[in-house]
Amino acid sequence: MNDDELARRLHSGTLRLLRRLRTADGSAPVSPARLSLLSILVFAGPRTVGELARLEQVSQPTISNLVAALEAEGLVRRVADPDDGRRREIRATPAGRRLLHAAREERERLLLGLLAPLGERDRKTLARATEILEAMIGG
Amino acid sequence: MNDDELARRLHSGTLRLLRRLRTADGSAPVSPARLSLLSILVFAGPRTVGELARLEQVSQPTISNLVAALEAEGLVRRVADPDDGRRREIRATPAGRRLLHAAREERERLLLGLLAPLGERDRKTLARATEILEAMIGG
DNA sequence: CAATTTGCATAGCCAAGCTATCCTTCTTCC
DNA sequence: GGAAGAAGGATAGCTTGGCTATGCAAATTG
Repeated sequence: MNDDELARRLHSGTLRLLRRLRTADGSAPVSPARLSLLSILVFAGPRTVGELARLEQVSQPTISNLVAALEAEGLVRRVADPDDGRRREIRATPAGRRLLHAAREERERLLLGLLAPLGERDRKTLARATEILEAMIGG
Repeated sequence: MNDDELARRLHSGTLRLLRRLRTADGSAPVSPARLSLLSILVFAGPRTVGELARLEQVSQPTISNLVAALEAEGLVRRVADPDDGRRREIRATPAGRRLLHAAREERERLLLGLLAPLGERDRKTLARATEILEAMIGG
């Protein structure tokens, strides 16, 4: 497989994996982008909108919108910074934590289903490839 | 890396790779979904809307919309099937082929840039992982 | 020939990106 | 200390790419 073909197939493969995952959160009605944000807030702790934008490598308004949606659903809340009136810390609520964990279980079941037919070798290859990918894109 | 962690990192890694690629077609103003369709039509030949939906694993109306957009831009055309009045073959136009190749060069440059720092081993790992991914999702 | 199936289009919705712009609050510097 | 600039965040308005539900015409089948 040359680089050109690798590029094409990597692109289409990742596209389809994400499409598959997107439609897979049956019981947890929260989309991947929101889940990803929530996951940062739960596992890495509170962050501001700007920090989230940098972490997710998207624009600041995109995060603002996601946060607004999550807040409307009671999954996060904005907390004013007493020392800097411009900053607002975004925190996951207990409901947000519960939902995240439920969604992770859901997704885990799905991914376990996909990973199950693979052998140990293939799983290791995927794990290594994931690390390479992260390094490539600065993760 | 256990399966759960693999799932999470694979998910976030692919998300970010796609976001990166999405914003990278500076000179070729055509989005990834459209590019992907065009690429099928150019490399695999004419296909109907239904066939494209199955190949891309999305709903039929999604393809109808994409095709309509591509047609409006003169990149594909619909050709009625003389033997079956329901079917319409979607074909890339010369302009579509030109644009696809230009975009591929653009993207190739980007991906070569990302792949360049990798050694032969890493590239092989990515290639193998791509094949595993394709098998996982039925590609 | 009527009923069903098939292929596609349309309507209408939503999520998640983006840029441009505005408001508020800090910081800086004279 | 006040004006100017910088920084954080929100809002407006747009685009893309998904979806379901539905309609319609052509083909197939009983």
